[in-house]
Amino acid sequence: MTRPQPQPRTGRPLRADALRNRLKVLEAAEEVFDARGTTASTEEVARAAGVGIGTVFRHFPTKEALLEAVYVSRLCKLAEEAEALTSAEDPGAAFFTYFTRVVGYAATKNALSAALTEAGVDVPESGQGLKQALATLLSRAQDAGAVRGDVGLPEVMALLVGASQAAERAHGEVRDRALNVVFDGLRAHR
Amino acid sequence: MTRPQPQPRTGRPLRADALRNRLKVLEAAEEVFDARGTTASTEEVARAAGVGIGTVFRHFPTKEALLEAVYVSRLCKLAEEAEALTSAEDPGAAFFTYFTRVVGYAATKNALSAALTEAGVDVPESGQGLKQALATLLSRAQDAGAVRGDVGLPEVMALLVGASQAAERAHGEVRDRALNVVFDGLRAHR
DNA sequence: CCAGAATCGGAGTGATCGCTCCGATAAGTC
DNA sequence: GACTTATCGGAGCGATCACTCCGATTCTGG
Repeated sequence: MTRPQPQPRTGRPLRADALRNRLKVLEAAEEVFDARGTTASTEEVARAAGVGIGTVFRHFPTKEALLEAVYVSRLCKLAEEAEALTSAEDPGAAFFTYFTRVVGYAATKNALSAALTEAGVDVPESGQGLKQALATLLSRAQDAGAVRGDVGLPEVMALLVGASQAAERAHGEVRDRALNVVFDGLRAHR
Repeated sequence: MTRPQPQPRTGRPLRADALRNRLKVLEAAEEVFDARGTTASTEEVARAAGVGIGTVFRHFPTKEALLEAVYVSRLCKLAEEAEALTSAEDPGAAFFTYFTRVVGYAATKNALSAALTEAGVDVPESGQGLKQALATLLSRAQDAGAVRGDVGLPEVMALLVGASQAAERAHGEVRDRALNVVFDGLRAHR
């Protein structure tokens, strides 16, 4: 669905260099916010992108807008990945694979869990895409008997957010074992 | 153990007004950081405490020191609560009650989950107190067969941190159902 | 190739933050 | 009550941040 829009919704198409710089800024913003956290300065993003500060602020009139653009991009990628798994032959494995993958991303990318937590509240457009794809993944896994039927999408989102945030601090085996506890809780039993 | 030290470790005892102000600052800091997050300014804390900024900085030479003091105070209270439950007649219920209670606190108090995440890494003195009490709670619940034996303290800490952070966004029924999923995963089965 | 317009770059602005410094003030001692 | 001394209060400092403004630069249609 809603691709990570390369150009804004304006009427006129962007000039060639403008579009090039816009993409450079977005890419640099992802890297910087992942590495240094969302408190990194806009100037740092501009330096990483190899452009002036003015350029950053013309494309994204506010730091919040820049952050939201990064979030939207991330959520779109996650939504695509979820959609790609909806046609897997084993729905249960698809669900747990996706969960594990998202948590793995969050462990190294700082801005991802922030994006996820916002997805439940804000960013309606592309947050919905993720939600819908995840809902499909969940209900297929439930129909296959791999996930208990009495959990809903909101709970799964909450668990995903919590696991992603915890993964920023818990590494290696600890993270895997904690995730397995959650998975055992999600599996159908009794 | 290690009580939330009302005075610092200096040789001289504090003057009466100094100790009074120190407590006012600590109390105000807890409230402000819970309500506005840890990015709230030191001046806001001073205003809430009804003292000047200089007073805040004499007692806590750095904002980080002030935050750490709040964390230590919180962790001590949590450790006490855990210790109080170690002698309960039903070790399983004690463990899950404690888990639920901590997550409930975190849902309303912003600084708590931050304190928890730091407890695993930093703040060695009072973080150990919590860890030890939680370890007792866990092993007693495991001996009673209420919690599976193949989870360790680090995993439980990670789950506690993740659930607490998620609880800041997930409210009411969603939080309860997500927590129950984790609990089912923690219970012994098979 | 050229003119006009869109875009760029970064010095500068105002606000805020953590923190310092020192005259005013209040506590403790006799 | 007076003297000493620890403590208080808040104006001020330097650094940083998000954001603006405008001359220089680059693109694009003709």
